[in-house]
Amino acid sequence: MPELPEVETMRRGLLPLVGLTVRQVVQPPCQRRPIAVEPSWSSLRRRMIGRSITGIGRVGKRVVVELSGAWRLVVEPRMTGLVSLADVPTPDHLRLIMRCADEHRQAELLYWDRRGLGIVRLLTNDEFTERYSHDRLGPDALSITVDALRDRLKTSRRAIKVALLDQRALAGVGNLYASELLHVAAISPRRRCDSLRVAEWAAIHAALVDVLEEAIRYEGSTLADGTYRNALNKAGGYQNCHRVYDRAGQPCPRCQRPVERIVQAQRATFYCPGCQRRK
DNA sequence: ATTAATGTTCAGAA
DNA sequence: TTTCTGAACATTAA
Repeated sequence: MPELPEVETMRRGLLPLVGLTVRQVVQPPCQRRPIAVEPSWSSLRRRMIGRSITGIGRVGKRVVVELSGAWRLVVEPRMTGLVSLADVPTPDHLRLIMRCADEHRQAELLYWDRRGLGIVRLLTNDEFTERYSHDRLGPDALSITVDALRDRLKTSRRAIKVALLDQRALAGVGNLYASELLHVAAISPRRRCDSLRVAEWAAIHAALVDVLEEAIRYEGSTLADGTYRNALNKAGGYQNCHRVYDRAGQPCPRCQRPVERIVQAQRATFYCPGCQRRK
């Protein structure tokens, strides 16, 4: 599930690791198929052990552990992955443990992933810059300007909801927050990007920032399957604020008309046909 | 038994 | 060139 607000919450939860040194990288005893680790488990151990953690970053929906010596460990949780310092939802599906310590304290980064679709990659700073350059991954959704957003999408013939999910246009928005922010902006998810006016782009941009920042304050959304947790294994709170996501048939909080579920690009979209008008 | 689920990435076709 | 579809990855709950 993790989209930008959930991954940003994970990032903040890992900040206590900064300053510690990597002591051990362990593949837990786990009957499942191991997750993808690039370039390899042995390479991770060889390159990381003994290095100190200099910072914790985020790029779109990925957590970045910055290491001394110009290395970065990128954790990409995809559908059901999460990182934690404290505990994980279930003992099985624990996929990686990184033990860290200094002379005063210790902590361990746990990577847990129910479906196991996530990827962990160790990259040099140069490889990182190349892989996440702006033509492969757009500007971060929290920092993109309204002009850059409009410039990147205004000639596209795609529906706005579909375009917002394109990580090469902007990084961080996923299926849940795309529906939510378009409801706040009062724009139909079916509108073609090339039909949107300047004022509408401004509304989308404002809603983008507002919704993501509000969701971060609530530490993200934990859906019915309970998979997502923050770094202390606590559920997020933003699911109680959802206006349309997974609320088909329930009244729109703005105009009381029932929320509708449609399918765009093979994924569910939720919107209010009453206050998100015009195709 | 079938279906859908928050994501990414590729191949192939329109 | 752009856009769309389907598939694959693996698990689980409805």
